[in-house]
Amino acid sequence: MATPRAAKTQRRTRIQEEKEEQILEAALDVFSVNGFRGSTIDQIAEVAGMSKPNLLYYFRTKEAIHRALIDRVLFTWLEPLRAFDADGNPESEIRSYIRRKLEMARDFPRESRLFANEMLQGAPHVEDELKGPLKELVDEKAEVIRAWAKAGKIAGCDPYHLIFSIWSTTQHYADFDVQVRAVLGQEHAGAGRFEDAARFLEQLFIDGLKVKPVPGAS
Amino acid sequence: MATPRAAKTQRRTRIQEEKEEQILEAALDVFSVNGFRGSTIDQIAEVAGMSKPNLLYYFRTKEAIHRALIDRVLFTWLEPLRAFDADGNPESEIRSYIRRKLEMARDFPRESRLFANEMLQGAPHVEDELKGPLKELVDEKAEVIRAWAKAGKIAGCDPYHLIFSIWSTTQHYADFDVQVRAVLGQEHAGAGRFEDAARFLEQLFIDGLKVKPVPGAS
DNA sequence: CGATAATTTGACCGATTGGTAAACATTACA
DNA sequence: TGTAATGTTTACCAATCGGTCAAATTATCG
Repeated sequence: MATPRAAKTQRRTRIQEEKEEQILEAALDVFSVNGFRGSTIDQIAEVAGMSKPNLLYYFRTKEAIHRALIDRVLFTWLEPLRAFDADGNPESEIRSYIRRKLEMARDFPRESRLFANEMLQGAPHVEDELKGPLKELVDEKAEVIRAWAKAGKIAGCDPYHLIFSIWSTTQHYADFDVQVRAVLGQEHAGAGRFEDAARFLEQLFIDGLKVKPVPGAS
Repeated sequence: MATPRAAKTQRRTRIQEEKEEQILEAALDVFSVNGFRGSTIDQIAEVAGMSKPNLLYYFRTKEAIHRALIDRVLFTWLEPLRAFDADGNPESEIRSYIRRKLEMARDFPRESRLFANEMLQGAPHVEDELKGPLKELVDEKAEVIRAWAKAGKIAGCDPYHLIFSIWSTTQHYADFDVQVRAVLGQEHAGAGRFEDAARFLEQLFIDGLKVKPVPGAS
């Protein structure tokens, strides 16, 4: 995909690495805001600081840039969920999962928006990844959560919807950043809003998943 | 904006109402998936079943269609939050707010995606509405929630982040529908997923906001 | 009916789109 | 250093973009 057309040697040049990096960085800027259809090669080329034909020397088509970008970002994006540990303490695992996801929303908002755009459009470029690797990973972690519930370590709940709700609440601070800023106003829209969000979400999920005292129990 | 150019009479024709309705319906289809930049007048015209010049007879520009659509949808979209009642019982108010928002995600997913697209792009067309009417409404309801907390009716928490988390968790089922379906798989991706989501979210928010027994209290 | 206003259409415009061809410039390496 | 491979640019292409125009068609109403 990312191989220059004229390449006759298999090794990647220093220039190739640098330029491809520049392009993907610029593409992330553009795609994450405008989505695939709304983005143009010219935009990306301008942000990357090179001419359009030069960019097209490294990635043959607009789709190729997008695919390379998605591939690169997808792995990193799922890291926090992969780190979710079955042997750990449920409360601290959930707590740190929320924290990690929130940190990613803060530090990698473009990546979050890239996926959000893709989802809104019906995931035309990543449907296979969703039904394959993603589903498998979620299935695995859902089983962990279900086991915790069965063991009485957390309240019984649907593990899939629990995961969805952690995804949505944390990613919201990246994807809907403008709205959050607008509603919070000048005063609370600073960097501190992520700390406030973390505090609230941890409280919500930890207390919301505490095992409830059964009335009939001694 | 939505006035035909040739109009010399002020009254709206039956045909005008019908066609403008068709156009906005089609525009909702197209804009909600592709965003503003990614959508074309030709697409909208085709979905609306009319020629492009004919469409442009009713709405002069692409922006005019988009603005009319946003205006129309915005009011309806905030209805559930407006219905949030200070005099009601906190638990049932929160419960029914979640339910209403979830119903909207189920029944009006395109409207949800329209806004999501707009937010991802930095709200270039609705920033004023966010900082004005929306912020005021949220401020008002946040005060209600704060009063409930102060009165000991619910646990103390940041009301703004509570509202954000209800928005994000419910809208997730509209905006990330493909992902939800892919992860849940064939078995659980049916209509029942909204019931499951409702059950989970009510449990999460109700239990998560219960006043915690203070250890030192008798 | 007739006439006037409202609606619809096909042909068209300049700008932008994704992408190409080939000449030119630079780099790496024997 | 020479030369083959790699990298860059200018000029260009057909298709599509948002939008206009004038002519043709249809609806409205006295």
